[in-house]
Amino acid sequence: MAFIDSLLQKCSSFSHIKQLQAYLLTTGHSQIPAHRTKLIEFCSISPIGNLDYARDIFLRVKTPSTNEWNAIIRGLARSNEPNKAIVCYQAMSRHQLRRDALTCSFVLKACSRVLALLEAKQIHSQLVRFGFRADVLLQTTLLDVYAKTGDLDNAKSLFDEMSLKDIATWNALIAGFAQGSRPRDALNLFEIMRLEGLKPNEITVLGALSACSQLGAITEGKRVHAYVQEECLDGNVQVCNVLIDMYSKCGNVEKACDVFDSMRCSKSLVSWNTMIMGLAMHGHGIHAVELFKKMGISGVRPDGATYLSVLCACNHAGLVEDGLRLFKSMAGSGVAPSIKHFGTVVDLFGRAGKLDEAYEFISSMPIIPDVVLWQTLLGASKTYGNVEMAERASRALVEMGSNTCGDFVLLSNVYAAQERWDDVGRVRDAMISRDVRKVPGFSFIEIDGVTHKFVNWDQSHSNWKEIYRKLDEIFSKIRVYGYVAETSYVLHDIGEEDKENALYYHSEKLAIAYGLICTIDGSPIQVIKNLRICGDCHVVIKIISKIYDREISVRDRARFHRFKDGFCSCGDYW
DNA sequence: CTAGGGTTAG
Repeated sequence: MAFIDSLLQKCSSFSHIKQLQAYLLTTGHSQIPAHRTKLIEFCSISPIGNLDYARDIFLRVKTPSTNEWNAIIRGLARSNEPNKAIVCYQAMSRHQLRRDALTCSFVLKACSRVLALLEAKQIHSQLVRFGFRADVLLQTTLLDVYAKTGDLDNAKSLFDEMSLKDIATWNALIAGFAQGSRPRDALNLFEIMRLEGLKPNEITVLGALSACSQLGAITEGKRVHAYVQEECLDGNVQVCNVLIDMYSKCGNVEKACDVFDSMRCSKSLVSWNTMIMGLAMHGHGIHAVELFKKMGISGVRPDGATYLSVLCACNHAGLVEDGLRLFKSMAGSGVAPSIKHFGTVVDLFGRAGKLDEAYEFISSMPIIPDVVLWQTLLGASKTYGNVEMAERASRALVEMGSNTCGDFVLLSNVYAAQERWDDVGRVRDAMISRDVRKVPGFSFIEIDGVTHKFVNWDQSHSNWKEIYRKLDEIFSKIRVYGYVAETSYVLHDIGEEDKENALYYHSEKLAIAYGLICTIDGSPIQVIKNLRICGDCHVVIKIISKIYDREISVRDRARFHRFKDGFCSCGDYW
């Protein structure tokens, strides 16, 4: 090993580096370019180094070498101002200095961190000119930039063009698909990878399992889990954590607990947080609070996400006292509450019908309330039919310039429930004049490995007529059980019969009807919805679970609802 | 003079 390397290795603090520099200066060694480069690199990259100091040395060099530029760009790329790496790279280009594969690699890393797609494309064209196309590592970096900046099509075509790929290349694209809302593509690629005889590693399965979580694809999730066990990848904490998340989000929180309890590696903070969040999603509040206590006993310090998870669990289970107690305990454990934590408290009060307390709490907060907070209060006002509070929350939302469809719908529903049609009309006019954004609601169900997606009033499915007939059958049966459509959930001022029709064909009902048609009597049905479940659907699904004797689980935006024998696991409290 | 760079959960 070179002389300078052995000395740098012995440095364990920044002052050691300075001592070394002084030594080099007094002995004349600092004039050796290789030494200078090493020193800059070490200062720029090492955790005990100092990027500003590296830059000071660098700026004093008259004609820095490519390696020295690289060291600075690399340091900047991983600093909290990665855009400076791009600026530095541009300066280097102006100096007409030779850039090598590493220069490109580091600056591309910076591009991915600041989502600079345009700059990445420029560098892409440059590295084609430089002749770095055969470099697998560099191509993979480039692929990753495209994926992270959301240009998945470019990432995919780069992947297809690469004659040489290694496991990291596959991983980059699988992870890219998984994180870029294309989980189905991620899973397909994972399958192709196995068909081609490649061996997915722990990083690959992280992407694949995350894709399963998003899709609620339990069958495929179990298959990947089996692979993880075959290859002994479950000694990795991250893999275990993503397995816990996958089972939770696929509706099997018991299996998530099994994975959590039987981990042979030591649990990380994320393990605890994921498990608590999983319990929260399933409404297992007491269990979540117990786990939170256990976590403290085991010596893992909670962070902001831990509190968010356990507060969320209290919310979903209606544990108002526990939630408030936990929120108050945050200060003592040194975790500063963020706006999201304040939000859960508003939710806690709101769900319990304590609207005045919720309002008081918002008014006394040390930070400015955000849109989500007022939406929470508005939602609670809707649930409890409190017109005055709903108006207060809506006013705040309008002042903040909210143009989210849901806000208007909620207020409109509050009026509709009181049959105040003039006010409903006023809200509708406001919606039209403000060009509000509508987030389309959709639900999906997986049948024999094929995902079927439905929107409200969907007639695009090849079997739509059969599905609608099934729904008509359902409605005629459930009427016998005293079902009356909860028409207050409908926005428009229309006749009662039309109102019922508007509810009949909600996406979650269509998906469940399709599930009833396509699956064997008595087998469970699982549906995933992108928004919160509608109140009328909630009532209807409860009755379906009883008269068709099916266990139905619906994962909505926030949590699971498990319907069985006419009851829902959320206890109608959500 | 050499090597160094890529994929990673809540």
